Amino acid sequence: MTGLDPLIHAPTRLQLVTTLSAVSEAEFATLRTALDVSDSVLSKHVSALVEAGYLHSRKGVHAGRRTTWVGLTPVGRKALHEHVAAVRRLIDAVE
Amino acid sequence: MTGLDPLIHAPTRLQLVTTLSAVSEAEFATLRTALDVSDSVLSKHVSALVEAGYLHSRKGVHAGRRTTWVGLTPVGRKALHEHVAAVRRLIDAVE
DNA sequence: CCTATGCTTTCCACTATGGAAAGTAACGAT
DNA sequence: ATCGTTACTTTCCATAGTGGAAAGCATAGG
Repeated sequence: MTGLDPLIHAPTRLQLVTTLSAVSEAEFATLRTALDVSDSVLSKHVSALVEAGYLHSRKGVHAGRRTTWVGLTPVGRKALHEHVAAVRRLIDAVE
Repeated sequence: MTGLDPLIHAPTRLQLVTTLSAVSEAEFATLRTALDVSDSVLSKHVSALVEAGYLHSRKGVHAGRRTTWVGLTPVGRKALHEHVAAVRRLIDAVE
């Protein structure tokens, strides 16, 4: 009814997807540091959003280290935009 | 770290306080309808926010009916503004 | 192969959120 | 005065979400 997306609304999720919205991809470790969460927590959020079709993840090697890159899918971007629009509808009324 | 206020961030809470931000007070029954929640749920959210000092509630009679009016306190308004600022910091980065 | 690393999964605990239903209190009627 | 109704409030319960620790797994590099 509010148009808020429950997959995105929780604080850590919102931070995750808004962080990703600025870039095409980010490294798992970078995100973990940026969000200040444990490996397991980030992994679970990423999995959930990958399963929802909002994120894609890609594994590869970078500078001799195994790395996972994560990024928004077009579906994820659309969902984020819609969520942001819904949030604005609520908070723009403030003041 | 994000500055989001956990007392305000949940969807129903956000709807409640943003609704109240536009007015000085609103009736309990009006809010219940606007938020589309049960009596018990609204009552519990209001209690929690009153206890936090974010809302005040006042009981009286209006048109022959007992009515509870609810409104933001100055503390609640401040918290809302800070929360909204934090939300904007996150979502304004989108696009 | 073996080890170390970079996630992933399992386990657990705790909190939040919601509705139904029982409880309470006070207005208005009689 | 008391009684019924109404307007919340509280209790009870079920479910889901969120988080970390620790064990698990897979692979690049040695």
